[in-house]
Amino acid sequence: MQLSIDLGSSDQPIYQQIRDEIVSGIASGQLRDGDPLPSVRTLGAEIGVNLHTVNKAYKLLQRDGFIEIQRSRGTFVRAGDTAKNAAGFIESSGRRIQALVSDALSLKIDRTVLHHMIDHYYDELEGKGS
Amino acid sequence: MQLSIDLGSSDQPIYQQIRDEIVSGIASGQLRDGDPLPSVRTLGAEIGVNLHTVNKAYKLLQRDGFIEIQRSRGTFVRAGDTAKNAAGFIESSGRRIQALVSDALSLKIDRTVLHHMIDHYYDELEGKGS
DNA sequence: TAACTGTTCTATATTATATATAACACAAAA
DNA sequence: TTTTGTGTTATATATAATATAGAACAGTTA
Repeated sequence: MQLSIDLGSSDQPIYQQIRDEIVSGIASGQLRDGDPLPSVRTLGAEIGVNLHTVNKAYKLLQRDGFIEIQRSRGTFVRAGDTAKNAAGFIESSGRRIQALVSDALSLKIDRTVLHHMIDHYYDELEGKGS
Repeated sequence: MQLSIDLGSSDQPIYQQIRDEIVSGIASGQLRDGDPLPSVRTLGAEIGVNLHTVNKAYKLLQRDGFIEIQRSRGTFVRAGDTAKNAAGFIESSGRRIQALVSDALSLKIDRTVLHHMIDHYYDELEGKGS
């Protein structure tokens, strides 16, 4: 699978953008369990970024359980059965979120407010699980 | 109105946290149109932060139209008729967002994916307006 | 006048980000 | 074995972002 990563349009650090795009790829089903990721050097060369920057992104993804890094062999997606259903989630949730954003924007509510509300419920639910 | 700002729990810069908390305050109705904000020195002293850091947050809020800065007089909330309805939005949207997060989390979908989807629709809708 | 606004300026310190180069340890293929 | 390709580690450097500090300025208000 071809990994396309756009840089520069965001004000976030490069390693974060890489990480987020790969997470999105997994969630959308473009990246599936077992798929190999490009090596840190290859991906770095492709997008014009240093190998350490890619490595930093990979470390974050490993920490969060999205990928598995095998020394000397490569890195592979670890999505379990998540990816299959995740694509459906994005498909089915698009309208929901669009409606939510429309309501918020009509009231001039900043996007960060929605981010915070989402984070709040994430923290709440993840807190119960630990 | 008493402004309570928590720092340290986030990995975001202080001036962003201040900015976001005030936006949330406006959206939730705790801060209403015309309400005076603490001076940069007062708020800085309250939360243990330099005056320039607070000033930076205020400048962002001014740029986005959330507050009005009057030289030598003070800064005041400019929420229009937004704040009234915004409180209702948060009240009514809580369950919606909670359900959305539950679905996402059950699929191990990262919160950044939701952030991105929200940003996507924000950009889409704001793009039409310009 | 005196006290309080935001503003501007200079200066410094720390951290985050990103790159550069080299070398290492290990696995797989030639 | 040799070569190539992994991730990894180490050191070094450069730049930008973040935050603080102190002083002074211009204007408003009591």
